[in-house]
Amino acid sequence: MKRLTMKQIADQLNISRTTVSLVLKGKGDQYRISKDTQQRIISYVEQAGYRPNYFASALNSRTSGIIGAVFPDLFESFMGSIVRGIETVLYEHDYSLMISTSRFSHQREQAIIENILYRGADGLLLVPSMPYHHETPYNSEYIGSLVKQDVPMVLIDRKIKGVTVPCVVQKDYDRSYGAVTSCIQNGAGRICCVSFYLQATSIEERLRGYARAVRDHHLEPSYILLREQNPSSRDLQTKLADQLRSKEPPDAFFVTTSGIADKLSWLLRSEGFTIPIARFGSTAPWTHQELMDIPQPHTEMGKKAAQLLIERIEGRPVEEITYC
Amino acid sequence: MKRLTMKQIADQLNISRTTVSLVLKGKGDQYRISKDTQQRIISYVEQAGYRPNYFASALNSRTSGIIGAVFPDLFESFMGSIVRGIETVLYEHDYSLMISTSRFSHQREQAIIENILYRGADGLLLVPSMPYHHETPYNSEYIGSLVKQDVPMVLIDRKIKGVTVPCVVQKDYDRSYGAVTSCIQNGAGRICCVSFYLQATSIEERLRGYARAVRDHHLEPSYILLREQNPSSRDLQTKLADQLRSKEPPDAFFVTTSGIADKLSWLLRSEGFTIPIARFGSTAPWTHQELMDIPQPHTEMGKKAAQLLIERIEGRPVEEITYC
DNA sequence: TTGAAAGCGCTAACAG
DNA sequence: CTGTTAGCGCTTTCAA
Repeated sequence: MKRLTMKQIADQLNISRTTVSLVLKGKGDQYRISKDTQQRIISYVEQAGYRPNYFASALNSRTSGIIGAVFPDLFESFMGSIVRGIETVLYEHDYSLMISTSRFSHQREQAIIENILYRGADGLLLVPSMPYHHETPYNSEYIGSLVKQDVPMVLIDRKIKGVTVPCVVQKDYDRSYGAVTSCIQNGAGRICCVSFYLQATSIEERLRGYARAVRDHHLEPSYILLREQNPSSRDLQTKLADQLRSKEPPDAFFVTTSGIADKLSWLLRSEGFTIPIARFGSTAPWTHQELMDIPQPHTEMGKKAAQLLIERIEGRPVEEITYC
Repeated sequence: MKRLTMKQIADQLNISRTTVSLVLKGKGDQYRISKDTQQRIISYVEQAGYRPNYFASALNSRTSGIIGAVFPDLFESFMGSIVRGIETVLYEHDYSLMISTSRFSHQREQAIIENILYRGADGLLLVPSMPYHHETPYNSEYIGSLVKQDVPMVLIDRKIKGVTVPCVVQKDYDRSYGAVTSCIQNGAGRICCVSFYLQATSIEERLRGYARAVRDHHLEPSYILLREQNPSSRDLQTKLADQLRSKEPPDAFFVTTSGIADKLSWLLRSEGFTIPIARFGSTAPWTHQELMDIPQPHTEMGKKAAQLLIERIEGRPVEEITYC
């Protein structure tokens, strides 16, 4: 895959490299280069499929036009929605996106960020990979060092405690509070909260919203907290059975993530229960009517994060927390 | 985000840049540089968080260590599975991945590939964005020109007619034939095939497998062919109603993509029908038992494609078609 | 062991 | 209009 260089073009056309460079940079008219020469260059370049050497330009300009993005994984389709938003904005601003996944590993997350920065990314978008509550907490030291190095960065969906970084999150607390309250107003008196017990601020805020709404209405909170990534595990099943068998079984569920809600809905149905579920996520066409959805503006979040990052790269000040 | 250069390190440590370069390249021992000096360099670099300038290296070596990948979209989770496979292999070989989405636009696909190549990618992985049958066919000219320019490239999931490019696909024909045959052996006599009518070879092969299996058993084929991306559209619903109301309603369905199958399953259930469905895709935990799944080795495909691409980049010959 | 020097492909003055 | 020159940060001989 040998590539054509500017020198070769110049030699081929018997003109100077400067001329070629000028024309290709669109400064031909400015330097009063003959229309004819310009045209010769343009057409030669097109016909030969010349691509300027990006590394040489980047070496000169010290910017890459690349934004790195790190996700825990891309299997969950909401990550895809975030990517859509990010790409939409970056594309408009002539940035390219370099995506990697940390596969839920904190160590890999670091390695990947290092790689992205080594690759000269102008900025970084990060959905941090958070541990469960029974695991060691997220270590903010590395991210802190990046902040100190002045690496432009925006977090998505989750804050990292202990460091000051711009962050785009959902209105988790408010939406949870609202959803639970509306369950109560619809007559629910025993709302069970089902959630991954993950150290992500988004989850924590949802739990907080639930707890507060329940408390404000003088009800007892009850929880099913899961420690596993895979929602097909037995964990939910056994804990659910306990709840349903208890003296005061729930008459509504509040679920913090849509995957669990799908599984829960299926379990309830196959046990013959019809109990409404309020959950974060949106209904796939085939799910059941007892689901009440709390919409999640993932694409918006992606867009917003990309916008903020660009602002930050271009030196404008950026607020620390943006709610979507 | 000013970055430390090798020169600065050398000056700081009062030694030559060559020495620093040599040590950092791991050639310290080879050039018999004192352990002491080596250690000084290493620790300085670590403490200062030095990252070598990637563009300068790439400019020298004329390779980037970057592989580009283009997907129609990342919202479908099977794309995420492919990414997993790709990343697993690339990570082992110290390549980085640059992902973009074409958003189902042929034009954008080209623009994105150009950008990736401009960015110096060493190779390209592509899931081409295919049009529907009522649209203009995929234009293979651009891809053909890349092949002529000797750009290392591997296609995933779909072949492009008219160009010779290595391609990793599923055993679509065989699996379809097998699934339909097994429906017939289970007593089905009227199997309706439901599919996007997309100009993708994967889909076409599945349709071919269906047609052949039905024909081989002297049954009549029947189809519901959809022209839309979004499976929540009315199209399926009305066409399904026609089928169910016909004098010989289907007693089994064969569906080429899992999204449609989910929707179909839901429609059938809400109309009170219990008709088995064979489909490409895998069962989410909450779906119904009447689904018979044809497993799709997406992660395997991603791995295989990445392996082939690396072979190709390193100059080894690669077969045109690989089945997973 | 280390320094000097050339060069990767392109850009940006500057002097014709 | 066009050629010359001096880098961008790093790698790689070739000498010392």
